[in-house]
Amino acid sequence: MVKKDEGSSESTQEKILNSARVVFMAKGMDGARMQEIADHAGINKALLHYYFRDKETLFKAVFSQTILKLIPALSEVLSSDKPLLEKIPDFFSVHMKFIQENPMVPQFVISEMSRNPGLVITGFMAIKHGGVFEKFNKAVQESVERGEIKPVDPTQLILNLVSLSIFPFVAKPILKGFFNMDESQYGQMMEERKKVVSQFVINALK
Amino acid sequence: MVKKDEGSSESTQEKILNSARVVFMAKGMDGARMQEIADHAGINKALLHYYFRDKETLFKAVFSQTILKLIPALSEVLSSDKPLLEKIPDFFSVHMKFIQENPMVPQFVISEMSRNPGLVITGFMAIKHGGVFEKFNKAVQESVERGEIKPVDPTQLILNLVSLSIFPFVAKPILKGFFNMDESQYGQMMEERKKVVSQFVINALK
DNA sequence: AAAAAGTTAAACCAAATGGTTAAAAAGGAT
DNA sequence: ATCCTTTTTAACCATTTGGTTTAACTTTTT
Repeated sequence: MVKKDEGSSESTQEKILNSARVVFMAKGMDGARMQEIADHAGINKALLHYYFRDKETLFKAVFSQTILKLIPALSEVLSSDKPLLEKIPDFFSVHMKFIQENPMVPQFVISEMSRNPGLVITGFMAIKHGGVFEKFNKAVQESVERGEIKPVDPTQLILNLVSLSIFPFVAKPILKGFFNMDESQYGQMMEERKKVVSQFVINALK
Repeated sequence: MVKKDEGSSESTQEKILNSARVVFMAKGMDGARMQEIADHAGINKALLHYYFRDKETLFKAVFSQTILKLIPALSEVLSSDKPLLEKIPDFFSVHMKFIQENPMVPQFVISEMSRNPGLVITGFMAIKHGGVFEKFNKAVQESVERGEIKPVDPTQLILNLVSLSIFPFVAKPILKGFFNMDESQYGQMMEERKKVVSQFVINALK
C-alpha cells in the first residue's frame, strides 16, 4: 500500500489519515462514520476503501500512528541519564504538556481498550521501548543506594507517575461534576497540580 | 414509566436494564445493538422501545444506575469520621475492591466522557454528595493542625487518591503491553499495589 | 363476565452504513 | 500522441439498524 505521496500539498492518503484521526478520536471506532471522515477530508468516500481496505484497517493505521507518537513522550524522560529525583519533575512537566497538546489521545487509547484490548496490548508490546524500563530501574536503584530515597518497586513507581499525570485529564468531566467546577476552575486546578504533583511524589519517596 | 415490577421472577423492565448494562458496558453506546440487548434479555426487541422509548433513553437509565452505585463507593470512606491517616488505607481498600468487583465501571464512565461529557458532568453534579468534600476537607485540616501532615490542598489529594486507585485498573492492557505482563503477573502487581499504595501517599503527606 | 388497560410478538419500515463497481479522469512512460 | 497505470468519481448495493405498527395475548378493573 505504497501510494504516491509526493506533491506540494498533502496527499490523499494523508488527508484521509488526518481526518480519520480527528473523527475517530471524537467519535471512536463505532461512532465514527466513513462518510463523515470522507467529508472531513474533502474526498469521495470510495477513496477510503481504495487507500485503506476497510474501516478497521483505517482505524488500526490511526491507532498505530497515535501510540507511535505517545511512546516517545513517555519514554525519553524515563530513560534520560538524570538522577531519579530530577527525572520526576521532568516527567510530569513533559508528560502533562504532551497531554495538554493532545487532549484526545488518552481518551482514545482508553476507549479502544474496551473495544479491542488485544490491539492495545500488542500495540504497546510491539513498540521498541529501547530499554526504557531498564534505565529507569537503574536510576531507581542508584538513588536507593545513595540513600536519597527509600526502596521502591520501579513498576509501582512508574505506575504512580503515569496515574497521577494522566488520570486527572481523563477524568475532567467527573471532576467538574464532583467538585462543581467550571472550565476556568478546572484549568486553575490543573495548573496548580503541575506545581505540586512532583513534590508529592518526591516526598513519598524520601 | 412505572411498569409493573412485582412477580416471582425478574420483571421485563429489570431484564432489559440488566442486559443493557452488560451490553452497553461491553460495547459502549455506539457499539451496542438493540437486538443484542433484546437477545441477551430473552425478549422481543420491540419491548426495549415499549419500556424505554429509545436507545438513548435506555442508555441514560443504565448510566444513572451506574453512577448511583459508584458514588457511595467513593463517598463513604471520604466522609467517615476517622482521622485522615486512617482514611487513606480505607479508601484504597474499599475503592480498589469496588473496582475489582465492577471492572467495567470505570471504563464505561470514561468511554462515555468522550461521547457525551455533558451527561457525565451533570450526572455527577446531580448526585447529592452529602457534604463529602467538606468532611474530607475538615479531616485534612485537623491532621495539618495536629502536625501529622504538611499542608495539602484537599482537592489535589482526593485527585491523587482517585488517580492512584482507578487508573491502574483502567490501564490494564497498556500495562500488560508496556511491561510484557501476562494476566497472572498483572494480578500479582495489583495485589502488591494494594499493600504499598497507601503507604506511598501517607509518606508523601508527612 | 365484560371492558379496559397493559404487555408481547412478529412483521414491517426508512434510513443509514460499510462497501463495491465501472467508467472517467489524471498521471506517467514510451 | 498513444498506451498503460493509478486515482477518482458517482452510482449502486446488500445488510444492518433503531424504530414503528398492529393484532393477539394477559392482567386488571368495573
